[in-house]
Amino acid sequence: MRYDKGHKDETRRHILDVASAQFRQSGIAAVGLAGIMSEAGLTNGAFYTHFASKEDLVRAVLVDALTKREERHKANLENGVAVETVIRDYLSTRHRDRAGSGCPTAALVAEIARHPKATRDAFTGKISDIVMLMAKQIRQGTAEERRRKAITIYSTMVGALQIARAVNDKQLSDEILQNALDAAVAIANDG
Amino acid sequence: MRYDKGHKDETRRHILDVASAQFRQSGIAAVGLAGIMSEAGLTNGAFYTHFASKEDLVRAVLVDALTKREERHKANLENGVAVETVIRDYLSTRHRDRAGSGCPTAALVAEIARHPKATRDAFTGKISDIVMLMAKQIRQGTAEERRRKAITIYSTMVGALQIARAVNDKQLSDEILQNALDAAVAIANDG
DNA sequence: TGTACATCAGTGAACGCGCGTTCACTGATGTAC
DNA sequence: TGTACATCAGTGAACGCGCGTTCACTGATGTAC
Repeated sequence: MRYDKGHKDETRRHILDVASAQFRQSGIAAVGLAGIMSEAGLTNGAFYTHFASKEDLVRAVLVDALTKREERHKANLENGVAVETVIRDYLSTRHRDRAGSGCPTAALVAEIARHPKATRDAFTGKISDIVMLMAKQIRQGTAEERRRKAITIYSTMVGALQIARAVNDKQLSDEILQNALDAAVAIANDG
Repeated sequence: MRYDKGHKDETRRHILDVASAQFRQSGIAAVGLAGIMSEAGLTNGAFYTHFASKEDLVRAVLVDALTKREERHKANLENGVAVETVIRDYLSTRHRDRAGSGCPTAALVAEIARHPKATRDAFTGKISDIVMLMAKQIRQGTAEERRRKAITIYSTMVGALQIARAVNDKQLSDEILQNALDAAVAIANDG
């Protein structure tokens, strides 16, 4: 073969990274394969050497981006990072202003709800895992209570981040992040 | 004129209603003007008698759908409806399963964040109004505290509804709605 | 060692299709004289 | 009252464009004998 061993895997990973950022920044429907491939430094046709279809790419991006998030949660848990720190990072102006490298759920959840079963299955599995990891990270309450708290905190973070991104008034946007942050931390530490 | 007085207004309203439902059901980018016009019983060309562009329609739909929501909040406030009732309706399986007639924020907020300034301005104004109305509806706390609660409750509701819609597991989806509901009600009544 | 063939990631042009938008036209009614 | 013209919501075909996808081809390397 004229390419290094592992070259194809690297190319696939590169396309995945480019697509992942573009999808989160602009939405799945608004992003075209041509734009992804050209940013990846390849021509249109090469796409199908790596993925069966756009939907196949969407699924791969989703699993990849959510798996990275999951691994971060795992590392946080192992290193004893407080859930408060996770909430603070999530509801930061930095995260709000950098959707392309941010949480795939906040960026894509409404679109995912309209995608085929296989795509939603992949999402469901990862969300379950992330909720479980967040529950373990919470210190107050029974296992059942911690799970409930994790679900509420995650919902609040996803909703607040999205509204803060859509709102066209810096003061209101900051206020939304701050209030959701305080409330989420209070829920985590309550009881 | 060969049409009744007010006919054009009625047609415009009909296009608006059809578009509003389709956008919320399928997303803005995924819906085409041809599909809207044919469901409205008209041909493509007639669209531009009523709207300047797709973006103009998007803005009109957003303002219309959010104004209707706002008016419902106003009526609730005047009739002394408890905020708990609003939360219960919002986080119901019925609302989850009928996105087309549901909350435009939950359906479209991520897409709105990527639309032009004028569209985001319209959204921002309406969100401010709705938050203020919800704050007035909350009985516990100072004005400042009630505003904070309203922002948190709204964020939680929007996030939870979206995740419940995307998740492909009825049990988990119901659990998300229920937990967010309990938490939102607790925030409203707390203090 | 030299030659013929196989492999395969990537190229680049082309496919049909639906998109948002434009525009010449229709035809029922209103107005002017 | 009758005729000529103006109005205007809606028609329907066409526009250029970018979409996802296909496919014959390239060319550097590996393998067989």
